[in-house]
Amino acid sequence: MKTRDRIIHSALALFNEQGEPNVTTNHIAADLGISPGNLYYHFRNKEEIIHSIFDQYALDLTVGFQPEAPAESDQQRLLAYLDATFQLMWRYRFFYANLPDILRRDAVLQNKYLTAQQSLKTNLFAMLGQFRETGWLDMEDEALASLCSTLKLVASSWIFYQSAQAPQAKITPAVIYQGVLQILNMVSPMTTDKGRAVVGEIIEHYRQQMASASA
Amino acid sequence: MKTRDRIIHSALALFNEQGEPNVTTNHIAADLGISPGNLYYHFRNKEEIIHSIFDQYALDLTVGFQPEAPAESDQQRLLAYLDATFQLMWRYRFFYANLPDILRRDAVLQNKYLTAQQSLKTNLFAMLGQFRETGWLDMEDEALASLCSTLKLVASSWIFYQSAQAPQAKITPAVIYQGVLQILNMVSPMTTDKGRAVVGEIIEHYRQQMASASA
Amino acid sequence: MKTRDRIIHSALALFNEQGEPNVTTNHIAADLGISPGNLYYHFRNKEEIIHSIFDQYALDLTVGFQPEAPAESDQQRLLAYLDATFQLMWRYRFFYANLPDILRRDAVLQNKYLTAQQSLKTNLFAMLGQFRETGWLDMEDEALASLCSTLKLVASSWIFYQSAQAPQAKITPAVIYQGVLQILNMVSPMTTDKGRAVVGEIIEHYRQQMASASA
Amino acid sequence: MKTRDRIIHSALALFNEQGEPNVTTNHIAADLGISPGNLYYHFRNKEEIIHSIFDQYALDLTVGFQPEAPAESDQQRLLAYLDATFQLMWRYRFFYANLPDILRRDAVLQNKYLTAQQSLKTNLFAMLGQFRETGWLDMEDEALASLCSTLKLVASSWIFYQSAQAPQAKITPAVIYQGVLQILNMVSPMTTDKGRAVVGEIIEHYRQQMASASA
DNA sequence: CATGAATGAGAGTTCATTCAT
DNA sequence: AATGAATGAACTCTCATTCAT
Repeated sequence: MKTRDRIIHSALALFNEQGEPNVTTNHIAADLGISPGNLYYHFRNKEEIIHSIFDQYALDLTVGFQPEAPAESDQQRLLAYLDATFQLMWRYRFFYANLPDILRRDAVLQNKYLTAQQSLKTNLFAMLGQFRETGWLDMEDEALASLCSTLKLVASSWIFYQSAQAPQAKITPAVIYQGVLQILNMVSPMTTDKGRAVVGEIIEHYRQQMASASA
Repeated sequence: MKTRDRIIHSALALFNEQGEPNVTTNHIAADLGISPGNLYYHFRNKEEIIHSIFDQYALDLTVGFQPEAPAESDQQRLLAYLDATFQLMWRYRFFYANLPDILRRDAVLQNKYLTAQQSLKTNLFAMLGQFRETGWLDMEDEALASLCSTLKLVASSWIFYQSAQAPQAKITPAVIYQGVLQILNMVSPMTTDKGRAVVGEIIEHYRQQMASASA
Repeated sequence: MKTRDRIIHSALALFNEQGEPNVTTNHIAADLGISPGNLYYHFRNKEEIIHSIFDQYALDLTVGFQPEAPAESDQQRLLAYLDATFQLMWRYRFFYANLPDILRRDAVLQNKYLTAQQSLKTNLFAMLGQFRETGWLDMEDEALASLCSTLKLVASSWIFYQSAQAPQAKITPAVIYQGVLQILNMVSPMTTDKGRAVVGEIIEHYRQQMASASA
Repeated sequence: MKTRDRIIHSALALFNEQGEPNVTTNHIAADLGISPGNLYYHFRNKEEIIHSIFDQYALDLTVGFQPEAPAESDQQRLLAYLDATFQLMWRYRFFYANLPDILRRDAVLQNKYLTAQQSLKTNLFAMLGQFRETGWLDMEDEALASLCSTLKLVASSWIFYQSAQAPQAKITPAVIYQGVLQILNMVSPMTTDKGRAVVGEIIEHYRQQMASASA
């Protein structure tokens, strides 16, 4: 791995563990065993590291959410989607815990973020539309849009919300799974009978994941 | 107003405007035209100011949410509750935008926060139960509990979520009203016919509030 | 007791416990339950408190060391002298632990101190001279002067020296008695047979004092 | 000289001149013409500088007091020992003037200090034992131990004691030589005829040193 | 006599960033 | 590419002292 990538990697790990404001550029350099000067050879400043992390996040987002990705079944596709969503959040969790302050000081990042949010919204909407066509959901357009925005809100805020509930802001995989379940519980009341069966299975699947993660 | 209160007041305003990490004790003192020494005469340190702000918040929370508060009608009571919730958030919005980092470094505050969350959950649950009895909601116990926790999550995260969407993390009253509407949209699908009419009226009410706030 | 005296009293106690540089004027006021303004009504500044303490010390010095004080015997007189010396040190022990810095910043106090030292030397010399006449010591003038200055050095430095050896600079009465014994051990080799018996008895006396103080 | 060493050097000089509590880290940095940040690049905090100075002192102590150091004669060895002792004190005199307060706040340093004191005691005792064997001293074991502890006390306290006597706590080399003479005067009465001659010569030597230092 | 709020200089320390090598 | 010493502005906090009441 190139030094530049190692810096991104280490910074991400430290940000996730300790929160971005508590990690100095010297910490990152020390963690890698390189000099601060070297770090600044690869990045103009701390903000640029955050930008790079965000770019990676945005890339993961587009790569992981190809709606035309082939799948064995619609159920499989939903599972893959949920997994992707929350794994992304897990990997970049520091970001969600400090969003307002990070974006406030960086208008460019703010725009990047909004673009990412837009694409997230688009493919979430597409996914839900597909489920309606499959006959799992029975909702009118407006209600679907409303559900969509609520889901996005909950997903985007889950880490933040849970950080505040957990002592020392320690987020574990189990917390992530709990977020998926929360989402599914919100969708469940809108489902048709056929859909309810599918969602029920998926809920059961994540309950087990969560149990094994907690153990 | 006493200096101690002026400090709390000024700190809250600055925190809300610029984010807590970006406001130094010297900024607060300068804002009030007092010496840094004087600020430290009234507060041992910056953390104690945050504590005092939080205590005020917790007080507002208990004062503003008396379930036995007399009201003309259940509808009036719901309106009052929603107003109180989101006005509280508006007043202490900095807090929601920086929760994870603020709580991480202060275990005592973390506990205070969790206590406040608990009481919030309790009275939210009581409120929803009342509506079910009135015949506005038609839900089973489990579904009600799930709705309750979702609503709490959305309410608690609204400011955080919107801070990230808004340039410079500028939160306006219109954003707050939008949050109320979001909540109502989530409750609406669960209502009875009778309930739907009531919620519809309230939604209309907040649409107008929002329109006049934006103008 | 008048406020002024209470201040002196409290300041002395705190200085002894925590070291003069670690005791602020606010600590003293708080200890007495008076306002800092009141403290400054009675004393122009912190230095003046130290001066007053020193004046009290100087007074105790002259009062407690009257060579013409009547005594049952020479032995009694020696005992009284040793007791007085080390009790004085115990009472004003903070002073000995911080002398260089206290005197450096205050030329007036420096002069007062030198005067006190001079009188201490004078009456110590008188005491030793008396013992020589009594036939307890057998020394020539020069040796007597040398012994005298050594004794003064040891007595003056005892607290300082022991502070450095003891964890947290905690000085106890036992440490004081140990100092008396140190002094007596230095005098002992110079004594005549008659003198040795007397000194031996006194040593035994202080050994018991020390044992009971330690218990 | 490396910056780190220059900092130690400058700090030591300033501490000696003005007393450790009166010298700030900014003073040291300014004295060297470096930034405060640079100082903190080399030392985590002020205490660490003091530790480093002490470590150097402890090193000088072990290096300068090799008992097996070859010497032309016992007399030469004694001279070398006395010189080393008091030169060490001169070089680190700030330390002796502020011991109680410096050690009180730093338990680690306290332990280091006690260790150093122990080794000092050991080699002083060895030196005196040697002189007894050479036939310069005629003392029993207990008396020798007592003399030893008195000498250590006097040596350790000399700077402190003299700081209080001298205006502005200004210690000069002449004061140091006077300390050596004080020590010798204390040993002198215990010597045999042979020893007395030797000590007499050494006393004469230091009287001349002192005279030339004063001039 | 007494209060207690207020002052302000300055303490120790941090950290993103630079730059000569 | 990389080092690591160096910068300097800014931060939190302290404390002897003042002053209106």
